[in-house]
Amino acid sequence: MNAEAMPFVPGLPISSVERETGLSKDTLRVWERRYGFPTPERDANGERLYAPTQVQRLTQIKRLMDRGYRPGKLLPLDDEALAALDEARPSVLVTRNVQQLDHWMHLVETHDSEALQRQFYREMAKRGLAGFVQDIVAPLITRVGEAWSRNELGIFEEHLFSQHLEKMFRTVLANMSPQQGSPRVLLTTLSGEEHTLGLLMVEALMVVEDVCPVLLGPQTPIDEIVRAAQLKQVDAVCLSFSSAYSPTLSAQGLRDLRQMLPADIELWAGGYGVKAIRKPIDGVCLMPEFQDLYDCLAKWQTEHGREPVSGGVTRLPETTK
Amino acid sequence: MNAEAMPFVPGLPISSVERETGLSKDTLRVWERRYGFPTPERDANGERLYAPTQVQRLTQIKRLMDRGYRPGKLLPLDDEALAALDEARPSVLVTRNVQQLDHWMHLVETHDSEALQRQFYREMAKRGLAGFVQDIVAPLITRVGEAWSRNELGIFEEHLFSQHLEKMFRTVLANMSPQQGSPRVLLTTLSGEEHTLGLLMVEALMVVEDVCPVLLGPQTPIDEIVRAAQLKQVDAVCLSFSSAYSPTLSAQGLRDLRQMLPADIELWAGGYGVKAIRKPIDGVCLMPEFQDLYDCLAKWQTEHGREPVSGGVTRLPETTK
DNA sequence: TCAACATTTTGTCCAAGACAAACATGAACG
DNA sequence: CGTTCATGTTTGTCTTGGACAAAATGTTGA
Repeated sequence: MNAEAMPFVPGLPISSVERETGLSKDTLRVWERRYGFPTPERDANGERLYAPTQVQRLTQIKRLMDRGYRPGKLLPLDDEALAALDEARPSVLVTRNVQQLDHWMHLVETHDSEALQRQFYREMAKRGLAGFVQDIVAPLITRVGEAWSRNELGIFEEHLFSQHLEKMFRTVLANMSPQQGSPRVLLTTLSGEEHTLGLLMVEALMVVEDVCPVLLGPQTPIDEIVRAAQLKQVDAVCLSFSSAYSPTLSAQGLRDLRQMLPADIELWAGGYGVKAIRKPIDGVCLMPEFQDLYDCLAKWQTEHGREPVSGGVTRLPETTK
Repeated sequence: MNAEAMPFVPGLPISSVERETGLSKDTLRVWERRYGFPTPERDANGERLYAPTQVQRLTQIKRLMDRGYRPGKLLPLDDEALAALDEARPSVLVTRNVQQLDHWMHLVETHDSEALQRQFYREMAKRGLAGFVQDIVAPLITRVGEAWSRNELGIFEEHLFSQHLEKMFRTVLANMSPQQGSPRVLLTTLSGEEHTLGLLMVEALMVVEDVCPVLLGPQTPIDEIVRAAQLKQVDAVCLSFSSAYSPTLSAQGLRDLRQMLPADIELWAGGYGVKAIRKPIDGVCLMPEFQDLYDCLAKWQTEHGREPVSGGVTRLPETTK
């Protein structure tokens, strides 16, 4: 079989590679210049065409970078060395109920949709919503993210898992009326951060605390966040950041927003992504941990002299050893 | 009050403007060169800083471009001329039940969440799921999008509206078991297309047709779409494109995917966004209208010799004049 | 009225250089 | 021994100006 008879795979243009890998065109070009990788072909017009195998390697490198490795170390490596890094277990994760989570992970790996859905509801009934979210859902999301970064799980499994969680949260939330309570809190993310699960978790926790969440969905531009906050007369705006969101952009966005938001509306930032923000930002409350959310709520209630309805903000249940 | 005492608004860097307006850095720079707008200041390092008023104008221009105007006409205009264009009603929209839709639009404009949610369910019970989706939901989404492009509605209202729809669809779908039926169809969107509503509409329509949809959620890279299609053994992959997604990127992405997907798995593309694709793409079924989805399903079923369970694929109910 | 061709418009791509913020490294100090 | 501070390196993003192809528009002819 000669070359012309082969399935025609000329390679992907740089815009497709940007879409697939999440690496900006600028980065792709500067890597080529500095490290000599990737090495795309050129089409008749002199524009880059990336071979599929190189695109695959680029996504692998991106994964490892999200895990903390730096480009300078990764790009000179060959295939075997990269694969070896995938194996390495960095996990500083202090998981509690490890074996139970292992069981859940197995369900995710095998795409056992039905069992997953069924056991979600059972576990929620058992632990209560807050405990379920803190002890099961949040650690599970972290583990799924880690398994993905270790290449044990594909995006496909991760998406399927997210869909089931979203379905569950929305079903549960549909049956609760979140129309009164205080404080009123606007829930959304900045443009570019598309993860919705964090928002749903926070909404669930707030509803049982008699807080009134206003769910806007992800990706609201800052000037619209300001308008929404005023129109809906909220007491605070709560943004969620996943670990995928660049810390630089998070900090920049929070500063941009704080600049435009009226001073009497508080600004809270939660999620795994805020752990990466080192310096505190004036007028912004960073909540890297779940407990910080409860602390924020308690602080607001004492400052505004409202007697919490149900005898004070719930402390999270002590985690079982 | 002197200048120093003013709230310090130096302007936004080009990356923030890209995030807020959706215009690429390249486009922003080339507009400046060609049309003399925008005219950003420079910081100490010679980097662009865009004044908030210019950013506002840029988003307005982007809106009008989505409506069909071209940059060459828009950029030389001044504020009044732009505002005048907002007023103009281009609507080629052949709406049927106009006054009913007007009523719904009013609910969206006034953020009347409760009424919206209640009347959704009432109308669905009245018309049935398929009719409800075709006659109410789809036209409403179009009108909300148009109202937004005419600056009568903010992103905030649009997000709130989307959240209510999503809540409704997920509640309804949660109570139906989509685990068998044929064909099996994978539902997702390409990276960069984040609109989920199209997928949910299609899922709803498919469930009542005894098709088995596999909802993957938005933004799946093409190689993962291929893997998912094989693992879940689907008969077809159905992608959704909103009108916001660039037609160039849609076509490019469909070609990329068709190249990698096994030939025996069909590739369908639906949504408002595919109307903008002029040239047909080899091996891809374009479905700009709802009816096309039914035609695709019917075609599949006759080709595969399966007797449709419920006496053939439903024709959409005739629309009441 | 519609099809084919010519022309303008417009977004994206390229090159190579520059710089600041993030990160790592090592020294000095409590 | 751990912490703070000052260096040095890495790395992503920004810059300019030129180029080109695909899309949209205008023009001609059947």
